[in-house]
Amino acid sequence: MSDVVDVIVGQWAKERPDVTDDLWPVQMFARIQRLARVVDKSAKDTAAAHGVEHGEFDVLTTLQRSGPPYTLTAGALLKASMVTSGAITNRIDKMEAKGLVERVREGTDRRTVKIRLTDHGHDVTRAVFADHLANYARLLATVDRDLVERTAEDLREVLLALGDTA
Amino acid sequence: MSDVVDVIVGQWAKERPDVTDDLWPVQMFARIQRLARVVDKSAKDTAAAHGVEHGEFDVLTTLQRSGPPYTLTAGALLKASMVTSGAITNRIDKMEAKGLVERVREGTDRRTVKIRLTDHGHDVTRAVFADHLANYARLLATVDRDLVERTAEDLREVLLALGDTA
DNA sequence: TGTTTTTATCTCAACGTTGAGATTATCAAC
DNA sequence: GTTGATAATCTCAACGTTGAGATAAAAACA
Repeated sequence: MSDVVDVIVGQWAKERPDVTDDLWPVQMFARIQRLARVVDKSAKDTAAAHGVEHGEFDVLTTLQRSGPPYTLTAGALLKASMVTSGAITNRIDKMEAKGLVERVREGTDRRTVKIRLTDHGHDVTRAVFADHLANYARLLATVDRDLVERTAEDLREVLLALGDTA
Repeated sequence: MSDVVDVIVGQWAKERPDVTDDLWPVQMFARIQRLARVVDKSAKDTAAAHGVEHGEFDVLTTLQRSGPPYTLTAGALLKASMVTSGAITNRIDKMEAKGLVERVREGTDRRTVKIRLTDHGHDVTRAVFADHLANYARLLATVDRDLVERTAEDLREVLLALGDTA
């Protein structure tokens, strides 16, 4: 059976037969892009239902899963989120105004700013994350679990081959 | 070997052992999200080198692969790009100013606006697409091709199971 | 024919991100 | 110690997208 990407590749093969041999990366990347769109939009809606932006949810979960004392520097959050410094500053500003996190300036290096999850931030994170996982499960309700796990393992190999290690 | 997502899942398992059983979708979705970020950023740079925005490149390729007469309605482009109507209007405005496409109002239905690739648009599309494919190949230079094709097929099954058909 | 509903596109303010530059602090070398 | 380089964060204008509403045409129905 054919999906949307098969159709796209078929169109290219017809219109640009000269590039047919170079389309194999498209088969993977286009599907990744498509799935990312669908999942991101869904995740955005889940977070929005709790009054939290997509990027803010990213910061919340990064802080919570980091464990006690639920504190990370702005720089660490920036790398984890794969966004620019301006985006992190903006996110922290708004999250601080909402009482989700607080900026802590302490320690020897006074350039660094530590971001700490507040008690309220913890509560919100737990609530949103629960909905988030339920949403993921709902999205995959019609998908064979073995397929999902197999795909996840293939994707890990791809990421490793690309040098995406911790 | 562990990738970044393995680390993330490990953190969750430690900090929130109660949700461990619900993390299997994260293994796939988080990797899709991560790969999408990397690939999108790279594709953006490729397009930018030709003075074209990421979204504009999307419109250009959609028009070219549609074949003669290289004309699609705004609505068709909107669906293909998975963005809102405002985004398409904005893209077409700028692309028309650059001479890449032209709006054609003809036919029986005067609500519809047809977007046609100009000769200049064709030239630019060919150039950017060539670089785009070369960039894809470069990205995957260190990745086993069988793995890529296997992953692409798994992803197709996932998309089909999610109902993503043409 | 006249009215209502639906469809296609455009408008525009609000929003988050980018990316270059500014600021301030630390580290390294002399 | 002073200088220069590096590092961490913040500032801010520009940019593309969103999403609700407006506009206008076509289709459906009375």
